[in-house]
Amino acid sequence: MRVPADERRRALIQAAIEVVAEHGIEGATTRRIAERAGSPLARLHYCFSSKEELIVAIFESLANDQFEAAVHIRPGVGLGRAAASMLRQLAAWIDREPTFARAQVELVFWIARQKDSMASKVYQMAVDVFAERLREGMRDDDDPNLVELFAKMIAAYGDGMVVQGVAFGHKGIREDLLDTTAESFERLAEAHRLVH
Amino acid sequence: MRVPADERRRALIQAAIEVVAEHGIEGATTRRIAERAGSPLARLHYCFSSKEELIVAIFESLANDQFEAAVHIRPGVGLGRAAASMLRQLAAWIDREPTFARAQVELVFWIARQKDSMASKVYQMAVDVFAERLREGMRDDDDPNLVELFAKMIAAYGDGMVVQGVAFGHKGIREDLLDTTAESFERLAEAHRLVH
Amino acid sequence: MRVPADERRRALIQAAIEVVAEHGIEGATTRRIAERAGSPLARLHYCFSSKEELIVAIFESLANDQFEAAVHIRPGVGLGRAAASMLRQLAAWIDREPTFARAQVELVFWIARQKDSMASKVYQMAVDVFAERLREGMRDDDDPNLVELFAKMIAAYGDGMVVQGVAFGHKGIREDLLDTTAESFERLAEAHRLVH
Amino acid sequence: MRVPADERRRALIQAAIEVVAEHGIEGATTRRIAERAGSPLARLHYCFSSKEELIVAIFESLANDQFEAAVHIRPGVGLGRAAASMLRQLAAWIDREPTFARAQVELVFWIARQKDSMASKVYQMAVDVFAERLREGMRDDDDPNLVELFAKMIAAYGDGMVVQGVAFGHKGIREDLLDTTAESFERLAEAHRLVH
DNA sequence: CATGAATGAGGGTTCATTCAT
DNA sequence: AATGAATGAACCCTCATTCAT
Repeated sequence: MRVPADERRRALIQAAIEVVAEHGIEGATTRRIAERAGSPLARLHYCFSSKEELIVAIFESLANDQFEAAVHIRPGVGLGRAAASMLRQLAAWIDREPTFARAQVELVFWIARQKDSMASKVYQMAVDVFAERLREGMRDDDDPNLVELFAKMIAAYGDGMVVQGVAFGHKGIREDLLDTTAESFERLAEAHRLVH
Repeated sequence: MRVPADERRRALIQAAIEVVAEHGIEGATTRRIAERAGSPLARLHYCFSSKEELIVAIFESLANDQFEAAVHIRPGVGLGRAAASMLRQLAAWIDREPTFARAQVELVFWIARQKDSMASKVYQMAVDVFAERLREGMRDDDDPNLVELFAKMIAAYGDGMVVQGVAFGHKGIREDLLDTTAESFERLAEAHRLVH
Repeated sequence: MRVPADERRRALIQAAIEVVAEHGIEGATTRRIAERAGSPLARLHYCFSSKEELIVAIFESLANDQFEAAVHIRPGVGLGRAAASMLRQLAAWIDREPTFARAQVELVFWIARQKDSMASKVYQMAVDVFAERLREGMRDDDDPNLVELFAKMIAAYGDGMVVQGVAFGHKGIREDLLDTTAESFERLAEAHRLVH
Repeated sequence: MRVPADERRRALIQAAIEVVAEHGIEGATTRRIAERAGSPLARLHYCFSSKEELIVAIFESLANDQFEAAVHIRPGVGLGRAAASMLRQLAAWIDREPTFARAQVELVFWIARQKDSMASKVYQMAVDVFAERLREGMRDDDDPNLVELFAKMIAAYGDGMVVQGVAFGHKGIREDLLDTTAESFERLAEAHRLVH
């Protein structure tokens, strides 16, 4: 009978993610989370010793399940174009799942306050996913030193887009911004192209 | 006797920023803010009609006082170099005043949830400050259409840096990231240079 | 310069009456009263040592100015018809000035709690006005013992109408109720008619 | 364990009634009510979702428990005598439970300000109880159209008696008033008697 | 094991009142 | 004498959490 217990944890975690996304951390009350999960309030404290523990559990869940599926890169397309494409795909994902994207950014702030070390571990996970994908898109004459850099720039720009999206409602001039940055990625990769 | 009133507003705003940075939005209660400012709770509602108004005032303070003082552009230096320089100065400010910077980003989330329209107004304030400074740095053959774009990119990158800074504790590899982006700004402006 | 001070008291009293009528006693805050009177808040406590004193002053004002003008009786019309007519006029006044009528009833409760004796004095004033008018309408063969009774019945029915009006919004079946009661007044006077 | 919950609701309702009667609506704070009921403040909001709901519950309690128990009509006694008797019983109840009676009238004012529609629903509850009892007392030749009318008159007169009782301290001349009105009820029913 | 019932602590806000000028 | 500035106390309500079963 371990499985039901695990399922209940999972359901609560998923509910917590959704509630944080919709109402922010301050609006993520235990009642709302329990209600969303269709579980009695007391169960939340039966499965997790505190609200804090539940929110930390969100990150473990994110690491295992969520991030990998969103980005695909055509192998050998070149680092600049890979980065440009990835940025667009990230932007598309943010548009597709804005609540989820927002929740993630908010949780970075929250978790840094609770458990400083956890924040960097979690953030790095996302960067690693980006970097791995970028490597798949590299050509022979691309500079490998750019990969980590690009990954972090993409991550940072993603966060920036989320914040601006929150402010401006995800509509409007974002497209220009995207083109421009993508363009600069390609330019940059080109400039750093290795001579053989 | 107007001045003391203003000073008290300022003190409350400063306290609010600090409390948000330390405890997050969820922990930024009116009581804590008042206590930090060394003022009775009722004064907060005497100076600001609501907590929301206080939060909005934070943005005004940031835009009017902080950003304006933090960023200086040499006139006529050229749009690309102006943008590059501005990005660095913004990064320096984020390092110098991580408290302010973090608070600002968190508050964007909060304010968007309270009053959607307010968020864009408030975010635009910062963008406007950046744009104005950029215009001062323009040369004759710079493309004016790039100004708003650059301003928003700088803002977005700033937010991204803040989030990454929260995650990684403001130490480390950020310098490379900065160089790269600054470089891309210059490149971009060059490419869009007008023909006379 | 005594007059301005008196005028200010009067203005505050009038404002208080209006505010109580609109918002009830619980909604009659000092701020609202001062605002309605167009006076600074502090003046209220300069003219009246407390909110309680102001509300007590309302009754003195009512005694002097308000009640007498509302009811007129044709002399010699007979006690039953006079009472019937008076009831209708009272009802009309309640319709015309519902907020004022409500305020008066609410204040009876309030003042009874503050100063028990004052309540009966004030209520009796209204009864006396009714009784006096009724006497003007008497015929020779009317029973004088009925006068005080009718006056109190009218007062009580007036209060009852106010309460029911509050509940049902002053519309509807009240007319029937009125006819019926008026009819019963006439019947009663007839039955008690003196034999000469 | 349902019963204790119900008892606690009842205790809070009873406490609320007493506090309203003692301190008026303005003085009927949740704290005072909870304290009077000997319960922690939070329990009030656990049993009733809001203060408004508690106040509404007072009316239900009055209509269902108090009035029903207070008024008994001998079947077939005739509408006029039934109404007359009911008025006397209501008066007796007001004397017996002045606390309840005063609270009820004050609350009509309060509830009308919170939610206009609720006031009529709540007032009608009491009228319905009266009407039902009156119907039990009807004879074949009584006019059924009088029932609702009588019920409302009784309610209105009851309210009037309460207000006068508040003013005069429940002593004195009320008895005459009662006789007179009761008499008029009987007269009226007689006059409307149906012909078969 | 699981949960309905219960609550102390604290949330944002408004009040009548007083102070300093 | 007159009032803008200021505030302690209290408002209704909701929170995360812990009991009792």
